[in-house]
Amino acid sequence: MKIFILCEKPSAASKIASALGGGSVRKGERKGVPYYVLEVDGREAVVVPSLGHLFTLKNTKPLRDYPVFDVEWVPSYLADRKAARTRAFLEAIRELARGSSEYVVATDFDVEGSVIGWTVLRFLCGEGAVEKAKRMKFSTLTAGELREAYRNLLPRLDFEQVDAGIARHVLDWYWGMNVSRALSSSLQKAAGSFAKLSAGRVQTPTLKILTEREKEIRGFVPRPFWTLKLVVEADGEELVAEHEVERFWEEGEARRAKEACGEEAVVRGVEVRQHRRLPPVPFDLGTLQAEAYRCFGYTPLRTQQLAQDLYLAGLISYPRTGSQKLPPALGYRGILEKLGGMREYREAAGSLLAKRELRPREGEKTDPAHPSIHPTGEKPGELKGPQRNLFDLIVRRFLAVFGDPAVVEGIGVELACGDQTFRLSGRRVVERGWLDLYGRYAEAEEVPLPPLREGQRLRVKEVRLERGETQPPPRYNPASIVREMAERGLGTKATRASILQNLYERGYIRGERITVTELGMGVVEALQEHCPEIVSEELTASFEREMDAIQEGRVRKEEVMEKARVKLEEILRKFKEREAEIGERLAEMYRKTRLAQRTLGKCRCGGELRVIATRNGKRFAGCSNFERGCRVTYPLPSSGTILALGRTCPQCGTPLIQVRRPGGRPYRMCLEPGCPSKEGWRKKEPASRQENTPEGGGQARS
DNA sequence: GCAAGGTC
Repeated sequence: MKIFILCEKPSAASKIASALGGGSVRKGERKGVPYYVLEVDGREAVVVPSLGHLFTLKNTKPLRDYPVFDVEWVPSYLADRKAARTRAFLEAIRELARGSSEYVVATDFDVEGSVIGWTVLRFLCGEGAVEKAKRMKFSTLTAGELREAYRNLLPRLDFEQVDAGIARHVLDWYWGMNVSRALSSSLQKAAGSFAKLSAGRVQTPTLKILTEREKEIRGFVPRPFWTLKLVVEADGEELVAEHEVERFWEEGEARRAKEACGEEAVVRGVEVRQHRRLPPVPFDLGTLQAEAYRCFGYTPLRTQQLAQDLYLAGLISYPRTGSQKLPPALGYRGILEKLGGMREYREAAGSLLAKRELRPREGEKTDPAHPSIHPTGEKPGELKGPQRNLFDLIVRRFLAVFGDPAVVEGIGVELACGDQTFRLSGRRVVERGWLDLYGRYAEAEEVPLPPLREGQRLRVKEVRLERGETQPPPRYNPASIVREMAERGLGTKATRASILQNLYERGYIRGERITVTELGMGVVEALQEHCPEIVSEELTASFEREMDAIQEGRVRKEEVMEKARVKLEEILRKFKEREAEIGERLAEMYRKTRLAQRTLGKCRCGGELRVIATRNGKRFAGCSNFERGCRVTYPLPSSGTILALGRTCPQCGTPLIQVRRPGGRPYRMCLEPGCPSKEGWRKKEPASRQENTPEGGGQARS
């Protein structure tokens, strides 16, 4: 009678099998699902992976009207076409579990892992499996800990975590599905047009953050200020010093300060200060996403996908980690020696291997399941450009964390000119340390300054009075909003990038420097008034409190679910009463957004060029002044989504657009078919490939 | 179809 051991995912199954089975492990495969047969303490066991969640919540009856609270677990592949892969896992598990006498749940020991284990046992392993099952508790997938965890199996499932997890799923479904339906149906009734509108515990507060920034920018009134710069000459070199008052808010004050300056400046003091810059911390997914955006402009979602490719190719460790730790058990030397076998890393790896001790800088964050992202040392074969870039960044980062601190010298010089004080500052790197290991990704911020000594007299060439204006706060970009979400505890490392993507696809936001559309503003406005709970970050926090209470046995999950239901019934009843009014407002915003999406840029007559759909399903760009006689048109590609870039072609002056076809890489082009920029297009790929625009960013569909 | 959460 065999023991059935369920794991969270294939990579975990492989590690758990070899830790428990030693030399007895035989690998099998069923419909592409790997599994392992082995002997543990003289008994036969089969180790089988899940693929994350195999089940999802679905309404039991057709959803004709909201609110809906009757949900059940169904296989994911039945509810979502994109989850088709999970079918093979589900079937493999069902077959391999048959005839087992004991069950062990060895998924991650967290809330979601516990739900994965429970659903699989409950729906695939037959009567009694849930009650019989034991739980393996481990926090790292190392052989020693896994064996120890197996020797000390918990005698039952961790039902407290299971219940907390089920409640989380149900609550998210209740809130998200019902409010989304309320929004969509109000729009549909008012405008007759159907659009997928959505709201959720994570996406709506995220959208709210973006709308707040949008309002700040739209309402920003620039305030003028004046700056004073002193241009002096030292050893034939021109130096620009800044007045100690960074900004004068009154022009007159700045002018008086300027007039008080003499023709000579005197060095009043020189201060040299050295400080150490520690190496960077290892990459967790969020840090990698931020850095890849800084270095290459890749969006968080893109980085996540590229990292996943590198992981599947065996080149890097598991990327969806929250850890900034590098445990010694990884074998630093082994990895460095392998990296040293690659030409581009030979020198850097060699310099580290020459050190007596290898101690990585580490960050605060930990992850129960995985260490930080690091190269395995495997040599890549042919990598495409973006994969190559990301791989190089990950290797360079790994090397850099073992480096010595860099020493940077800051030089501050105070100049007196008349009775006014100016400052010069310089910076130079004294010891490069880890900066060299990090290579082209290190920001070497040198500001050279010639040697100056106290009392030295400098000729003043010019006192420059400049007018400036205060700037609105910057727009978020995909990397910075994902970082903001993480800081506020919204979403998880695995979901943030795709939730942001969702906001683009709904037409709520657009662009790489994120702007919120009228539709996005309208949705937040409507919800703020009629369902403020879902706009607030507090909803996530309250879910967490409820889950804690369930885990500690202070409350039953049924009570939590019932409370949410009562609350939502009241909210949705009121929403429905004012449905017509809400729908009117949303419809207006929706129309504006659609029109903006179709608008590609200016026509040479001064009108607007727009995507026009023809009756036979084709499309072209035409001018809004058609009625007034403008007959300008341009052809458009017949498939794919089209996005205005808000710029014109430097060669022909027509608007630039981005075209994205399913499965293809997005590319840019101008509207003029005869433009010289398109020379050779028939033979080659388009000249400038788009690499870094948020996928799906606010697009017009024909 | 609408969420958020796992996974490849």
